Amino acid sequence: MSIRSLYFIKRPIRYGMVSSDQLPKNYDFAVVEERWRNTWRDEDHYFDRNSKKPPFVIDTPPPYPTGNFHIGNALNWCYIDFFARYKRMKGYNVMFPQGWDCHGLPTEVKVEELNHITKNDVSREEFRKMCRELTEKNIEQMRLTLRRMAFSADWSNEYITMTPKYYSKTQLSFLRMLKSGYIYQDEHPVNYCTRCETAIAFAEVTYEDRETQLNFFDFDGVEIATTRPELLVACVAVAVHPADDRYHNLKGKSLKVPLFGHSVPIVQDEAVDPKFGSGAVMICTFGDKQDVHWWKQHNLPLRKAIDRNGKMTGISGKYAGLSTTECRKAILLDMKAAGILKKQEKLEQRVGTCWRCKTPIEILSGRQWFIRIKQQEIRDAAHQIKWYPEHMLLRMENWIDQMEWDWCISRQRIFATPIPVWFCTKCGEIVVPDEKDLPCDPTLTKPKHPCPKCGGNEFTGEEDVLDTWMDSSISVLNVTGWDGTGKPKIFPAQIRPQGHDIIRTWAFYSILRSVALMRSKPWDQILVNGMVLGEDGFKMSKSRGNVIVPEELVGRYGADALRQWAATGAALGSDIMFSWNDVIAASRFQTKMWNIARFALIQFEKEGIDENAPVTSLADRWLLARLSDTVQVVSAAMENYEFDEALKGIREFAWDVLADNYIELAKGRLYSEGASRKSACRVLYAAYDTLCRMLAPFIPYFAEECYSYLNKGSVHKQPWVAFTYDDAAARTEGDLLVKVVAEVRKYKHDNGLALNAPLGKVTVYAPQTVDDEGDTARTLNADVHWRTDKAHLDRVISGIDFNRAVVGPTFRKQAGAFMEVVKALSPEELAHPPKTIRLDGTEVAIPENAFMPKYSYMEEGAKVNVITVGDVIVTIAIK
RNA sequence: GGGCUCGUGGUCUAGCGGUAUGACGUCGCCCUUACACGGCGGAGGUCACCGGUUCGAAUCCGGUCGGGCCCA
Repeated sequence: MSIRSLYFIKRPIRYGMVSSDQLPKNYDFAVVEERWRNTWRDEDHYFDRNSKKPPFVIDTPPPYPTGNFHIGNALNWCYIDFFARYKRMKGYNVMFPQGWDCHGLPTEVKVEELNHITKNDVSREEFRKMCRELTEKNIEQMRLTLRRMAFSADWSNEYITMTPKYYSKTQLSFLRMLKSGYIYQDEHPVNYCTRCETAIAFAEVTYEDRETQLNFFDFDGVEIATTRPELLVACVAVAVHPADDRYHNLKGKSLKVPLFGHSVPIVQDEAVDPKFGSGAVMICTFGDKQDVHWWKQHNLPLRKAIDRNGKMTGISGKYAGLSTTECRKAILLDMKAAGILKKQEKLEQRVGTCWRCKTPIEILSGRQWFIRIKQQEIRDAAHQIKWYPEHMLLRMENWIDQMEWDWCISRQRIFATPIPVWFCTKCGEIVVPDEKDLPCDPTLTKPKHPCPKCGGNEFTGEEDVLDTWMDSSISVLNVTGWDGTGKPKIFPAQIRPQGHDIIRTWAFYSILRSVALMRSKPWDQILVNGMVLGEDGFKMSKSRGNVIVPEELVGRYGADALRQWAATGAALGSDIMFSWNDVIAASRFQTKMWNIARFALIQFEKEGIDENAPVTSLADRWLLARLSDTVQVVSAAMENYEFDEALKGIREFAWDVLADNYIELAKGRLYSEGASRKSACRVLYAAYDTLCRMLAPFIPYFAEECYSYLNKGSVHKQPWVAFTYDDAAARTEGDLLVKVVAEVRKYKHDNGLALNAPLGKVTVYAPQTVDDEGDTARTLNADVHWRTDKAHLDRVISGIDFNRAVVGPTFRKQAGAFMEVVKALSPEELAHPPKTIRLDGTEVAIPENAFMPKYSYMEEGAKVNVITVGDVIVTIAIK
């Protein structure tokens, strides 16, 4: 711990003025952030259900409790916290709930790994308990990170999807949708991961490029090309294009499947590509989605060749029990032996894989639960929501438009919300519990009433569980307080913030469920953020070694620096490349701000602040005008969630306008005494107060630290700035003031003078009266006079610049003589040079651009230098 | 193959009809009582390429090439 930190540590936790000699020279984020973290109270962020303020309810994404809050989460949460804090300051009753989406496969896998078991080694109940315990531990760890980042979450509205309180709502929503016909059970092909042993939804399938082999073989006289010979046993037809002349003679016939011998019909279908392979394709149940399509279209039988463990079933005869890859090898060998394998080619193909484990998915038919997807009503609701940025709506539309299958919501797993139904053993009727008896695990309990259809008393509980998205897609219903008794007062929520990667899942499912259960859009607005890429521009991954962990960043530069990085990194919706540069820039801005604060506090302390002091000086009026502009720009940006614009505006004002220009101008007056000091002090105070409040949503620790010295309580309880100051003259005249100072500084620089070097008399001829109260004089260390009359300058030629590139080649040896003759010309002749000149007795032409006269200026008999700023002339006396 | 997005000084980025914003880096000068984690100034860009619309295009339109994302 450095010595400079001592002040921050010892400083009593209260708001109030301190004496300037106590202000530490350097800002120690570690100490400050920890102190405020320990001071702030959770209650300050609670949503008040009885409040009269307008509600602003955020449907926060519930992260998966892996134990690690990654940088992508951090970006997402920064955005949420920026507007949550902003809206609070704007007078809204903000709910920023924190949820945890617990159920799912990754936790099951982790539990198996940690305990060296498989899920079948212990009872379902025991396994669930282990999952819950691991999840609780992980949540605890992630809560710490959230707090460290100063996210102003409403912990009184925390929800955990694995708790009975939450998943009974999931079950209630299931029962309601079952009743209204949205949910049905059916035997239907679904995407199935044989490694995870569960059905998955299309949203959970990711596609990968792989190289595979296309095998051409003789299929009862017809050549067929297939990438999956192991599905031969599941072949139910051979399809050809109706216009394909090669196969006209086969119309209406059937073929015998090689190696297996069953007969399959020839069908004709427009979807067959005659150019691919041999133009004839075998339809199997099921090789891909197209097979399912054809199978339905042509009303073909079902032959299940692969079971839920990825093994060949009994119908495959001697291949039964082999895995699909073993079976493929065996069949290819047998084809060769039978002499029917013609050739093999390499083929690039995209295979659907399980998004969790990357295992190629199989399409297996089975009894599953589905939710009907009614495209039009989802599309309508999506259009009623305001999308930030707008083009993200297109992604949703594209996804909706290409949906073909209903949403498969049943999973053959354990750690998930149970499907609350029983089946009557006698008649097969689906029996559901009373809503008041939820939550319910049908594998542990029995229905309270006999079967309503047959009066039977024997039941089997459903062992399948629900897709995790069934939990999270009602997050908005949960946070708005839905309990099945009607539409909650605060539904729909105001906003859903999320990443663009889960538009097709979380956003899509949430809209679907909200429409199905509430007949309404779930939120007024959706704010979509981009993904965080590594510094090399690639997706962060352990194998690339480009992963940035929020904790590391916070440890080195502080939470506020990370938050600034999130704000300025990218425009809304764009992917953002991580960059240490931006973090360092953020950290430097804090250093600068801290020094501005120190300077200001030292001034405030001297005589106190008179908030009613008249503001007369031009520089002071200029500062207020620029401050007013900044407030307007920043406020507008905040309303549109353009955090990069907002923070940029604040930084520009603080660094450029306030520190580099205003303070430099006003310093002199602040060091002296009197009315004009009071004026400067007052505007400095206005800027300080306003900056603190505008920075509060972005860098809450820093803003609180600075604001606390003003003894006005917590900055986070202040209203958002409403400062306006209209003074057009101050803006233009002040800009002129700043420009003049800049030009004179440049003059000093160009003439090798130090910036604080004294200058003599400087006269500024401006079109309008400018009363700077001596600010420019002190800043420039010169005797500055502002005048509105015309400058009376005498121009004197003080020398000649020859263009040797012209003079040399033209006159050769006479060049020197030429220059001497020119120098001897009178000032009048130089100002208007003749066409010819007498050189060594001959009249010679003066070439174009041979020379330029150098001028010097005289003002009231004294030599001066002249610089111009637009139509303003500045003269500087030469000593 | 389709959709969406993007291609701007060394790097990243703003602008989205009037020859270009800022950050980091780089070079030079300056330790001026808030700040050298600073100040001031400079160098560095045919705004991917080709064509069109226009008095005028980085900006609009068409095409080409190349990234990224989503989907077949």
